[in-house]
Amino acid sequence: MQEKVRIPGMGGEDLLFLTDDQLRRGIEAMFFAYRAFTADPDMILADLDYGRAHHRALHFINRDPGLTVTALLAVLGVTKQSLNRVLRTLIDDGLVESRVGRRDRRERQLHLTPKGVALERRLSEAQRARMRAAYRKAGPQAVAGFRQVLEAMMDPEMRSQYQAMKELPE
Amino acid sequence: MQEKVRIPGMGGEDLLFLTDDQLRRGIEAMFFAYRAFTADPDMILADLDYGRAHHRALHFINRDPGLTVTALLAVLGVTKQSLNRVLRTLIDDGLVESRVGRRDRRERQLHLTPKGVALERRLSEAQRARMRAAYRKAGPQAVAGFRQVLEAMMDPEMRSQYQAMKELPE
DNA sequence: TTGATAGGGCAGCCTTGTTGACTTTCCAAG
DNA sequence: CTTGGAAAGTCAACAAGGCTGCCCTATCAA
Repeated sequence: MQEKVRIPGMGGEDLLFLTDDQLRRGIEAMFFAYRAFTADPDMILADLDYGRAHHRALHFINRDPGLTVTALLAVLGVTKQSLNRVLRTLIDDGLVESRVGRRDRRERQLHLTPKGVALERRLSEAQRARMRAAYRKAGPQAVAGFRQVLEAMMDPEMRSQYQAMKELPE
Repeated sequence: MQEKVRIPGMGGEDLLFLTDDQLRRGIEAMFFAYRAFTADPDMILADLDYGRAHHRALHFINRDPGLTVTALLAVLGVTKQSLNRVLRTLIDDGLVESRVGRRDRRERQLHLTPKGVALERRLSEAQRARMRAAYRKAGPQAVAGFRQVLEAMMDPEMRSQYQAMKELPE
């Protein structure tokens, strides 16, 4: 399909003519794709009386067990009060466990319970299924480009948060 | 976490292995990038006491002037009541004009006023600036892949809506 | 001991989504 | 020319999940 392989960015400034119309299509692609991206977990969540905010909390606690409330706050980019409401229901429902920090007893280290792990898996598997299908359909080269553009779109500070996550030991 | 999923490549000769971890990174890239994507217009909107919903309405009315309320509803994927509240403030504030349809006088054809055009331009220019920078940084090939993956992620019905938009005459 | 930090709780506000019920306007078919 | 149904709009009520502001406790570190 694409015969020419050009290495973007690095050295020779590519002549990249971007019309407003091309950019608009990218913008709309983001809009529609993001809606699709959240649709599957949203359906599962609706049945359980949870929302996207719960999903996000479960996701980040799952991928970095023991992270503190403050750390989670920073990743999610919401206020303490906003997160607290969500976190409270997750703790009350037995999906998340809040342990007093060993190093610093003021901190609360967040972990998923087996029940929490189960829901997180169910949600993320739905999301992964769509992502997997899209990746397969678009092919490996497209996937690389996809990731490159998304990373370039982030703010430097968000990007470093994201990079830190990417590197996390298994 | 480390179970490998074998994905047959398009050509057949390249084997693409997608771990749950790779998919998770894609998911997080979408999350962080979408936040960045909406951040710039959100700041402008906050000053004007508008929200993202107003932006979305302005965007689609701008790119398809004269579309009906029902059509806008379908594109945005929200309820009539939800849209109506937003649309009402835009009309009251003189950003959007609602004209009785010629063909069918029950329909309301939506147009931006000069004031509406001005705000839409301001909002979309902020968004385009970020998109443009990301596109330049990532390069043309990455952009193609970006679009391919996003399109593959959409539901068929959403995709056809999106495709229809792409084709619209200038 | 004292100031700063982590977290929780409470009150209240806003936007933007939802359902449901209802009315008005209008086109088109009988 | 009447009438059924589609399109649009309105009202009421509700919920999720953002926000701010303020206050409290526990804890750590200087």
